Amino acid sequence: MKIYSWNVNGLRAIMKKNFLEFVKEYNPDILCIQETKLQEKDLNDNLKDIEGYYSYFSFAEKKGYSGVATYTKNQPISVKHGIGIDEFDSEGRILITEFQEFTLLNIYFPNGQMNEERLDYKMRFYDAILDYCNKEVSNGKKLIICGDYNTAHTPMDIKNAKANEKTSGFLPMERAWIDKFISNGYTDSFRYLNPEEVKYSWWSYRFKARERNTGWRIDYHFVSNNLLNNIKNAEILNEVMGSDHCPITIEL
DNA sequence: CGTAATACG
Repeated sequence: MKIYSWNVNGLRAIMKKNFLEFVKEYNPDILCIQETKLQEKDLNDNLKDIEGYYSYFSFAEKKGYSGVATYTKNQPISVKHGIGIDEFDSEGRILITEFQEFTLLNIYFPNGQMNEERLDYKMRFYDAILDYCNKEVSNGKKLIICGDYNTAHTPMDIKNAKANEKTSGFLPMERAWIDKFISNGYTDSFRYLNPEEVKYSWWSYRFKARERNTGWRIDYHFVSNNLLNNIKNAEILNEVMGSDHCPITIEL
């Protein structure tokens, strides 16, 4: 079972590029998409009905903004569009699909670069997700929490660590939350399987960042530790183009 | 620089 996660930076844009070819070639069992940048009124059969998949969407109230989608071959037992807290659910960042073997949280965590308020929102969003996950785990659930976390964890996960110490996405406070997440019993699957590998999942569109590989690893499949023994593989697909992020995978 | 709307990442 392979679960993919990809911030596509506009689902309509990537549909005009290589999205359907990507799905066909890589054949994910589940595909979690972030930054769909669409609202319910923008949905059409082309976006909803990829052959062989059920699809689910969360939408932001703001047009052309945020939004996540989950495409899955197997029908989920349940689907939730948030964590039950309006300020965190209204931006269409969360989609929770429950399956027999695990519950999958597809999340587009907030970007904190705009201003202090958004950074504060991001940090509170982080804590709300941790609370939600801890409750689920205490109820016996096994979790996969994937998506765009908008934070590189350690200096290994970013090309220019020193230059970005005061940039949201690599702030001590943001990195400390990932430490806290880990100490609460969750594991970064890619780093668990590849402790030494330097690989990134996002590059700015500016300054030829991708060709120079001035990247950040900000997309993750975390799992609750009660799933750790089930992880077979985790990869970052740097070769896939089409967005400022590349897809990442976990195999169970 | 890129997406989708004229803001946001």
